[in-house]
Amino acid sequence: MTKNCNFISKLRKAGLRPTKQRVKICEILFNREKTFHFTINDLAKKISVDLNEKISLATVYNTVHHFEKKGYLKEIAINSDKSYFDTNTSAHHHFYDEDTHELIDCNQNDIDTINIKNNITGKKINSVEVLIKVASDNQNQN
Amino acid sequence: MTKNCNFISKLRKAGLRPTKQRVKICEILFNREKTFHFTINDLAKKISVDLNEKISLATVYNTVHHFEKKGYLKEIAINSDKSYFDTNTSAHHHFYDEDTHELIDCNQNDIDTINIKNNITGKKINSVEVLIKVASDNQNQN
DNA sequence: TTATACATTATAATTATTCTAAACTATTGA
DNA sequence: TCAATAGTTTAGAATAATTATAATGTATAA
Repeated sequence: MTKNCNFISKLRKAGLRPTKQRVKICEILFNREKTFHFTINDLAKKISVDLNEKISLATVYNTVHHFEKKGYLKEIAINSDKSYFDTNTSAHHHFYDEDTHELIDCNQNDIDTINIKNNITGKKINSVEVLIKVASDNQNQN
Repeated sequence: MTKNCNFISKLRKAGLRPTKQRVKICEILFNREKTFHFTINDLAKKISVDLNEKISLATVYNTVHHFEKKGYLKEIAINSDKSYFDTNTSAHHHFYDEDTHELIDCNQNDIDTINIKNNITGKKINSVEVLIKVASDNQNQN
């Protein structure tokens, strides 16, 4: 269990004041072994369940966006319904389960490294992301 | 220039009544050589510029979604701000220019075929899409 | 410890999208 | 051909996710 002081220095390093709310959100997001995939709503719900105190939705949005800017979270594009975020900020790919609306990290060995042979001239590549949409083998004839 | 009667039969084949509005939208979407990447707003704007008559925004939404369901359009996930659609419905990948917010199709030879070595058990793969985010080589230190 | 810059909050505003219900139109079959 | 009907369009209302606002609160630096 990571101690709060670690989150405090993590926040300080990013130039973010270690407020009570930010530390709490850090605990929820980063105090875990496995990657956490979430929408803002998931996180807000988790906060109100796990914590006793309430954190304003605006703060949750602000904090998540701050963390994303600082590279502590990655946004994953799936569809335009909502924003998904990922605590795993390393370059990796995703499965998206269309039945359960769940995001799952690809393992290194699930997929070969993507090799871009031609890029747009004058541009540099910022990210390469693969999204593999899966669904149950039956029930998928809508 | 494809004649309207082709769009009428295209719509009929999909079980969609060839209404004036749908045929007009077909003309805008499919009467072109190059792939068209658009948001609903882009399309609505293009309709009001290219056509004299106005088509209700609700109809544009309905029609685009109908076309997507019938496989005439593909939705491309980029971010959660808005929905992007593509008239190129074949399996292919995209560059996304973060400066201009423009989507560009990958050519077959820009990228190797993606090989998924392990899938989630009990699920079938519905799609595999690569999104390559690019930006101008300078001006990209925000 | 006090001024200040930054954060949090509730709530309002905004934006993209979907819903609604009334008016309209393509199609079917008498 | 013509009504019945099933599907379509429409403007505007409703919804949902997100962002802005402005007042209050708090961490930090001097």
